[in-house]
Amino acid sequence: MARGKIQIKLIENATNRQVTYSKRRNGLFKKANELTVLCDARVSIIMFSRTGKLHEFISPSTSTKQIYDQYQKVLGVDLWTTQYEKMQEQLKKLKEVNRNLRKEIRQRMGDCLNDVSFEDLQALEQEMETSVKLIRDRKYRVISNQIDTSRKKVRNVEEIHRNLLHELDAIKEDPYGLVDNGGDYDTIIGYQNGGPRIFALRLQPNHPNLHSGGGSDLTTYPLLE
Amino acid sequence: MARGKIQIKLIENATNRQVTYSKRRNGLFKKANELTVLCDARVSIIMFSRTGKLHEFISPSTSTKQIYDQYQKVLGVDLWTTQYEKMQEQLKKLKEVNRNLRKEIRQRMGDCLNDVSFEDLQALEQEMETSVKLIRDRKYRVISNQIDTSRKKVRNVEEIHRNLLHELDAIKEDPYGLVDNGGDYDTIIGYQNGGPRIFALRLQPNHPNLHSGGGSDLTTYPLLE
DNA sequence: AACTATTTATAAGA
DNA sequence: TTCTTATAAATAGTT
Repeated sequence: MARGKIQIKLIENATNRQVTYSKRRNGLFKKANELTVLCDARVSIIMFSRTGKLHEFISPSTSTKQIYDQYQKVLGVDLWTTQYEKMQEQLKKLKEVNRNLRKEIRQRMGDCLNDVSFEDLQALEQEMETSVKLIRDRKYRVISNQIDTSRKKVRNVEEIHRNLLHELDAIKEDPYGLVDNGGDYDTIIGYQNGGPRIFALRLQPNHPNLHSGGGSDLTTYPLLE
Repeated sequence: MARGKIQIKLIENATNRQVTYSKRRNGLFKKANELTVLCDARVSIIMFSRTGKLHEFISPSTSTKQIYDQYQKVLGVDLWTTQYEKMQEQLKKLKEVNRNLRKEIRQRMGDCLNDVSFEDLQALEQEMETSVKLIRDRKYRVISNQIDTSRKKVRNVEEIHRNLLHELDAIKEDPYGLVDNGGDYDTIIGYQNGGPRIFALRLQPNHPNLHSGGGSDLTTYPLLE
């Protein structure tokens, strides 16, 4: 535009290009600022040079975030808000599902049954009976496994004991007689007290008075919301 | 810049301002475009007029979203990224809680008991027994309420019936005799079939074969993840 | 970064 | 809104 007209096409010379970029960028920002003042407009310019360098202009009266918020509001939906809103939507859904899960657990604990119909109560009762049978079965299997294991242990120890007795007999001729100390077997069933927590999560029922017995170590997890 | 210099300050005359806005906007966009071509830059301009009207320029090689994404990336965390990360954290926690809730429900259905200790099984069994009693109690209360209501209804209808008979007797003398049509009482207990879903949410146990009976309409909700 | 010849943008008027 | 045009502003090439 001075000292000769130029064609609007890529400037091949890197140095020239850089200089022109710098000059014209300033020009652009100056114009943007004038426009802001003259016409009371709000302008956001974001630009990246060929090398990825960021330059930004924003009207003094506003912020880039504000401009973009308004931009997406005017244009309807989409862009980055999609991501944000999707997450918010997902959060909402998860919370809802979560609430429902908690409700179901409470119902399974005999709580919050006020708006459950007779039929549904009937169905729930039967399901619970089935479940309790499954749990009892499992309990028996666990205990019988433990008993088996213990029996084997006992048999093992007895075997060792017998062997020791034989050895003892065999060395009765030994002038330095050894006396068996009558090995103290451990209790057969070794419960591990204070083991890992049973349930992933435990909800306190709404009427804790019904929850008698040793449930004092139940943990209530706070709802995330 | 022609026919007289102007001061860079708000143009008071609305028409003039509008004209200037339009002209200079075009100028700005033209310059932005030239810059794009000459220097292989990517430029995004978003502007709002005083009246809230949106105008946008974007280099042909890119998109507003792209520019904005890169803008965010370059500026680092900033602004909503914090928010974004918080949400992601929250989502993770919710999913975890959710998974645990589902696990607990499965355990209460006699499923997924493999790594539950004998003691915990014992505790669970007892809790289930208590719960089933609560559910049964509730069931009886619901049904007895329904029966009460029905009885009252029947009594009411009988009353009406008796009155009608009396009236009938009273007007026996009427030459145009009226015959009672012998009112058809509804069945005493009116189950509403296909009523509202019982449980907020229902999980399918891992071994659905154990879930015999009329549970065919159980719904499995997809896990959000 | 400064200079300046020239091109370009544009204010005011039509 | 668009066209015209005198003039201000921007800037390409040079120093």
